[in-house]
Amino acid sequence: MGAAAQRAAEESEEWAGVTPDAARRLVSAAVEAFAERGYHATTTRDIAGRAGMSPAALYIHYKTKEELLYRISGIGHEKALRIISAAAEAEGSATERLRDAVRTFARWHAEHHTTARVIQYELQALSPEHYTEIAGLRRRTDRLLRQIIQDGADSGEFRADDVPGTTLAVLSLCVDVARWFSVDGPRTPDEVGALYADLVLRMVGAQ
Amino acid sequence: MGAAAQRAAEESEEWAGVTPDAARRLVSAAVEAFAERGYHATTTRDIAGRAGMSPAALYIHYKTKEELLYRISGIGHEKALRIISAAAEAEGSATERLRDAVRTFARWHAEHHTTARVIQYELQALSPEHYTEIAGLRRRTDRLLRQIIQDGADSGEFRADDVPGTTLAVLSLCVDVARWFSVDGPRTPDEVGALYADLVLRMVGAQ
DNA sequence: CTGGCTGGTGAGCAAGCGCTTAGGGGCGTC
DNA sequence: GACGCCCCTAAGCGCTTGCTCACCAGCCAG
Repeated sequence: MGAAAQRAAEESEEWAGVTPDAARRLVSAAVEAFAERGYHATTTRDIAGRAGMSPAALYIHYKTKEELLYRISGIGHEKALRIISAAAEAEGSATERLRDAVRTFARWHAEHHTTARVIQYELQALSPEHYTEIAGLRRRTDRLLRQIIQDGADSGEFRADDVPGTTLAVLSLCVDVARWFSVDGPRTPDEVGALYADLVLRMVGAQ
Repeated sequence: MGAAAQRAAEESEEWAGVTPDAARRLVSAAVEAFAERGYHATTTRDIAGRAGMSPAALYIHYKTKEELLYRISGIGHEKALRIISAAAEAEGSATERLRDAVRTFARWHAEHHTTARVIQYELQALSPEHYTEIAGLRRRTDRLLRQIIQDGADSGEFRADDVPGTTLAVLSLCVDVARWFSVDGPRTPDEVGALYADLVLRMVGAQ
């Protein structure tokens, strides 16, 4: 299976963990709608319509519209955490791990920019309890990336005077890909990942 | 007048161009509300309430809620354009101009993070005609920054293989400050500006 | 054939939305 | 003191919203 075909399969399986089929179709429809118009501008009628059901059917699978957002946000953040985690725990120098982390993280934000847009820009629409839970996942992501940069600073691979600040900037750069990325744009997700990995390595004074 | 006092004055004068007083109070209230909750989650009753008026009073000064957003977006984007413009047209090397551009642009996004949040993240709530107009201002900002980076690449000051890509990343980095910046955070707007200017200069391979 | 379980529908409710309208108080002008 | 003008309010209209409820088709087990 080629890289493109493999990613196409991942795309269609993005919500594979959500069952039954109707619940998955609703999640998929909601992500599209939320990404396009925003959470508050999306109606439950719109989501149900995109999933090919009546408005009432949504409430068989989810108690509220916010629960749908929470499920999307949870799955999305766990995926993002797993991406950074894989890079952070791999063998190799801090430079190699940082390159891998930024390349895969930025690429994911480009490839899954609809999902990413929802999880990054609709956090405030979550209930306070759900927000707190999601914030925990975000903190873990942040810590993993900071550790890579700290390792590089300690080993002398990087020139990073302000490790927390640099971490913030790197994370911010990757996250914001979700805002501007367009499939009609000149760059593929792979190219975005490669470009951003290069820019970040220069930013930390590696190479 | 010290730098802090001067910026405090600028803050209170951010909407000085909006008259009469009631219209200015409405703009100011709307920015707060839009930044806090988002455009669609904000009600005209909330805006009017924050401005100390009845809901109906809003419609004496603005035809619709969208027109309020449009006024905010227009004024904000013009200010952002003027900041980049001042840096781009100053005397000095590409390195000096880029440092100044990033420092002032990032600092503005931190200092005026409420306004910045509205103009950067509520674009899709504008009417198509208004969006087109604002998009023009955004393109001019982008062009000015790209020209600085291009100048540095041409003169050999920068090592920028992909000028449009690097421009995108720099702009993205500064814009995203509006998303994460908090007055309760550890960094002042000045510090954010200084940090980001350093990081960007490394990113383009200057110094 | 029957009965319950799963996953769906059509209709509609209460609340809240953007926005309008009729009317009024305070002001300077003559 | 009457007038017009500007700025405002109380009330409410028409509509859409998130969500509910009574009901039902298909399907598999006994």
